[in-house]
Amino acid sequence: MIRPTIHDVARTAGVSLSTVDRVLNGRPGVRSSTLARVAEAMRELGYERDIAAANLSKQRIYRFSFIIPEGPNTFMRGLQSEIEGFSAEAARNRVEIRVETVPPFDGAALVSRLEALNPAEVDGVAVVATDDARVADAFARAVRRGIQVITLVSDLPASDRRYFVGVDNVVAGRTAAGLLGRFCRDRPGRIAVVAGSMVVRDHAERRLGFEQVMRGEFSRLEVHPTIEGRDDADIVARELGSVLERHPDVVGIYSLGAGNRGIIRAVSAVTPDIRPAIVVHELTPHTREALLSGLFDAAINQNAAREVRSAVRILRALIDGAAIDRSQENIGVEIFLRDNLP
Amino acid sequence: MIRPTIHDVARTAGVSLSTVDRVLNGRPGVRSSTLARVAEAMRELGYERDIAAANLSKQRIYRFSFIIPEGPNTFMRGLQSEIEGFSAEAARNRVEIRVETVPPFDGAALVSRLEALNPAEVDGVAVVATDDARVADAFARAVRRGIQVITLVSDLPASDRRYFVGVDNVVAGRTAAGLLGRFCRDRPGRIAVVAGSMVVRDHAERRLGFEQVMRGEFSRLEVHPTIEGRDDADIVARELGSVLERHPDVVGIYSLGAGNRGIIRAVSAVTPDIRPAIVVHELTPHTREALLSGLFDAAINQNAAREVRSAVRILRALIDGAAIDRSQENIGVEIFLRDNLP
DNA sequence: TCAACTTTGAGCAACGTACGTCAAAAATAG
DNA sequence: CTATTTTTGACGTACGTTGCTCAAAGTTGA
Repeated sequence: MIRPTIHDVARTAGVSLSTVDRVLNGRPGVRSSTLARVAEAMRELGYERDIAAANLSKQRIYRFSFIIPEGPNTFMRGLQSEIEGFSAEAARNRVEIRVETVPPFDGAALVSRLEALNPAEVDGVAVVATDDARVADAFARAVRRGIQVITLVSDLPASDRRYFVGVDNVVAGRTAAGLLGRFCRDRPGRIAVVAGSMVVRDHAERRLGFEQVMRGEFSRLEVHPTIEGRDDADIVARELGSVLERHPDVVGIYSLGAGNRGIIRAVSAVTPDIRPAIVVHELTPHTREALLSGLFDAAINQNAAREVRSAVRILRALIDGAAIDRSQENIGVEIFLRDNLP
Repeated sequence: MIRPTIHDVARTAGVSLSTVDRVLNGRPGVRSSTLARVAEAMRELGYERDIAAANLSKQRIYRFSFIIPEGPNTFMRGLQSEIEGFSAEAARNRVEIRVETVPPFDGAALVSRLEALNPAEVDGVAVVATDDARVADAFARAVRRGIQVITLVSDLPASDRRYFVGVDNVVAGRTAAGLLGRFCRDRPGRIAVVAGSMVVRDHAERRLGFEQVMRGEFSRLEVHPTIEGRDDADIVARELGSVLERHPDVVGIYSLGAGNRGIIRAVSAVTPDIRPAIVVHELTPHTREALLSGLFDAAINQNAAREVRSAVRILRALIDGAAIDRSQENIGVEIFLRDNLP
């Protein structure tokens, strides 16, 4: 039951500690027959490196950097504060975390920030990716310099990033449709969709998933052409307001981007009894309040705190060459009603 | 930025390592003025014990036991396999996990199992509690013997248990009502509630929450008297079938216990078009399949894997006297549609 | 002031690993 | 069979902490 150590491995392999160490750390000067004997002993004993002891000995510090968009986006600011909050806890475990912000939707800015990463100062980086081929190139160069790169929240699948921590936005869109479709099952009518901008990959994916399910399962509901609110409350309020006015048969609203304050304003004008069902994204102070007041029906959320912890665990695992428990790291699409708010 | 060690503390306090160690581990033989100096130095430097190093040195192994009900309950068996799966990972971190099963709903059996816990063999225990004053007494005695006790899944608030890991079942019931109420908003009618047995605390709490919200928010829906299915698929199928036959106005079903296979059988008989909306508890292979086939609309779930990890983290923190990050440990009420199944 | 006592310091081994150096042993080439 | 190279072992130091011993200070009471 007690864990075997390198001493045990050395004894059963009939070699010295040094040799085991050479094998373990891939240092040269071991005959292949000896190597096989040591490997066999490890397998036999089920030896596993004690990472705590190894780190203590190596005085290893994991230095990670999070690169996220700057600007007023509530979700990103929440993410940032989660990262900053976690860094204190992380410091206790030899993990040093930096947060850097870059202009949003600006591939070039992200690229130059990535280029500036010095492998002597940073072991790994978690990036909220901008969908841009130059960014993928910069990932490749960072990886070549020996920096582990993972994407966070927003993925860039066609790149050398080693992992993606975040939700599947197609799934998120499908989930929103599953909810809204059921909320409006006996009230055929029109569904308004409010997005930020379709050039943002996340939003496009959410709409895709939403329309898949709406068309497939709830074809009695008609999806109105997407309103592009540019994540700006004023624009959202104006555009949505005008749609609501022109189409009294709007029975549901799906807000898949930011600018939820605009939704609140536009919908507050509607008589409560005939108010459409509303599903939005991200749990923020505003959406939380709207859920509590009954204005919104549900919020689709991704748990930023969990994403941050997961990103750090994964970066560590990548550096240690350890296995990743995908089921643990899976960030689910969360649904919140007023009743199960955390 | 780099963490201070006892060496640093000793130097700034102007004492030796031994003295710092004596202070740190509460050993006698330190003048109170010296103690104050050392404490001051620690505060000044922000010293925090390196738990990994301390454990390495102490050769400390955390020995935890999980006591859960035996029997066919799908959730409990899933919980057990999560615990067993996690114990391999835990072993790598000096945590040894045992699972013990006891007859369900049997306070006396649980008590005798608790009495058998030897503080020389077990540091902490996580118990799926049975609501029984004798169990609370047994908790108190275990605590007095120096064993940390927390409750898991099912709480016993009026006891000395140090923490509860699990969901708030009143919240779970409210959430189910929030969903079902919205699913049936435009289809006034009757809601059938299927429970296991009302003597189980969890079920009673869920029904309480469900009725709170139904009455408060969805008063146009009539909640039919609870069907007690004793978590038995046959009984559930028969009882629910008879209710559906006698009351064609059943527009929604809330299943708050086990026996979901009985629900499936009873509802499969109903014409798909007029099938009621169905919300159930716990994501199991059966409920998952029913969600995918469209028979069930939503499942309320508690994440067993997360509960197990949380329980272990909390037991460790209690033993180390470390702080508990309640926001991290909060196990939320999860909602799954077919669209966001993990 | 001296004995008795308390407090403090210095040192060591240990935990499991990492990573050096140096010398001895073994294998290989010529 | 030597000379050379490769492989191996022995050992030391380090990481931050624990927990022990022993001796040297310091403090107190009579």
